[in-house]
Amino acid sequence: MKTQSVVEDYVKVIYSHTEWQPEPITPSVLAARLGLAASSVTEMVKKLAAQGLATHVKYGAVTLTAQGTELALRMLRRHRLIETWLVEQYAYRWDEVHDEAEVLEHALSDRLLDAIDEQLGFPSRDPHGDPIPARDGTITRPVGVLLRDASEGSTGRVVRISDRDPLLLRHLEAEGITLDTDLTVIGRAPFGGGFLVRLGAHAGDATSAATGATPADLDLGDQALESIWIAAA
Amino acid sequence: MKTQSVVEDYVKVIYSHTEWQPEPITPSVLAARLGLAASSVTEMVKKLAAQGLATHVKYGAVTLTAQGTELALRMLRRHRLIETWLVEQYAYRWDEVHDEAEVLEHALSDRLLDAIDEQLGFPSRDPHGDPIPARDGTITRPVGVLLRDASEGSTGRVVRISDRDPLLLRHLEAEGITLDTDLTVIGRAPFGGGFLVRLGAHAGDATSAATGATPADLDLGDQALESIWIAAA
DNA sequence: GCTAAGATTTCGGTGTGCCGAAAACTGGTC
DNA sequence: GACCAGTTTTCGGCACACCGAAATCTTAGC
Ligand SMILES: [Mn+2]
Ligand SMILES: [Mn+2]
Ligand SMILES: [Mn+2]
Ligand SMILES: [Mn+2]
Repeated sequence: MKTQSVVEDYVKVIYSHTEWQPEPITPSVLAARLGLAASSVTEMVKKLAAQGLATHVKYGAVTLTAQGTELALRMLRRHRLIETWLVEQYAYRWDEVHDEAEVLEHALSDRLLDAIDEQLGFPSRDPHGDPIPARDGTITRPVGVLLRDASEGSTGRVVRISDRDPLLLRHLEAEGITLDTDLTVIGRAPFGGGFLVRLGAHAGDATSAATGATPADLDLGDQALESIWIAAA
Repeated sequence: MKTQSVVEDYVKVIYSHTEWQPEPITPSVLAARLGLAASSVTEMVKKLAAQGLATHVKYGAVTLTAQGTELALRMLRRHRLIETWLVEQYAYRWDEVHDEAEVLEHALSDRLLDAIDEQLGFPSRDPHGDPIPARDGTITRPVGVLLRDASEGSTGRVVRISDRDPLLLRHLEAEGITLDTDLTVIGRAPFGGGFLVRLGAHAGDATSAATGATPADLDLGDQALESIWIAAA
């Protein structure tokens, strides 16, 4: 029986939930991510379990089986390759690729996908820094910490930005933050002030927000802090 | 209400039936082309009519309204642009593109389609010689006659080959017949013999099958005669 | 332990597109 | 004008994926 695109989406969301954080997904979160009613999700999860793609603790979390993980990685590979391809070949901006990829990932044949992979030179990450699983299902997560958790004064390079919100992506690009941007964490301004970062690597001359902040420093909002991952430059 | 891909397929088949031949399609033929039961088609045609895409003479033919024709041309543009793109960009052979296009035509966004159109230099025909409707719905049918109806001794250039049967396409390519191939109609060999053509333009030295056939002449089967269109070279 | 808020599941129901069988219709033949 | 073969339509039913409302379960707070 052919895997329908609905199943592909469920499995992809279930997998993605644990990609940057360890807690398995619950039915209500799954429903929210898919834009469906909780009752619909319960039913579908039952079918996933019946197909051997997921296991489900009743009244609890949903996890993927090895088979489900395999399918999820295939879909992630498709999604991310397509996003990369749209940017490289068709001048899409990084905030414009997600929706198109969301549709195309279910439609391209393996053959076409392989041809695209080759055309792109077998890329290892997508426009948002997410790793592209290899054809054999291998995936290498970039090391990095969430900007929110970065220590004050540290310097790092942006290795991943969540592509969930296109508006945030456009904003960050306008501010000069994209993949591989070096930045220095100034820290949180006192008395409930914003979280400041400085573009470029300034290891050594970085100072705390209390003393060394300059007007040129960027004040990032909470959403950005939860969306940007950095690694030692 | 978004047009579903099922509707798009119905409308495309209805239109295509009158593209090279004037009789409107009947429910049974429509069912055969779509691989569905006649009863399913009756129901769906009713819905097409309700949506203003088709008109249906009860117990009779199905025809498209202006609106239905517009949708059909949009879909044909998609299908044929995609076929062309697969051949030009991804080294598909002309007998391999149809199935992939059949899926992708429902999935690509208008934006991506336009980008592809531009990348290809706004092609006017697909790998099988079918005209690609312009964005405004304009379509220019190539002039040409079915090879079956070509007069003996005439010379012509292949302007269109039906892409319905991949095996025929491969066969013809192996025999040296593709788009723009010049050929001379020798004619039907006597006593129920095959239909002979000679590669290249040999206006003047063409002779009837009875007298001038040579071993090198190609003997085309009935299916080919019904699938190849030629025009004066 | 009890309770209640919140999450999850169950249940009845919907829309879409499909099917086979049976009924209704058509067009040609005599 | 009656008949018949083939076509088309009607009809009851199914699979899929979804929904809201009601019932059930979990768990955190007391
Ligand atoms: Mn994405
Ligand atoms: Mn991405
Ligand atoms: Mn085709
Ligand atoms: Mn074609």
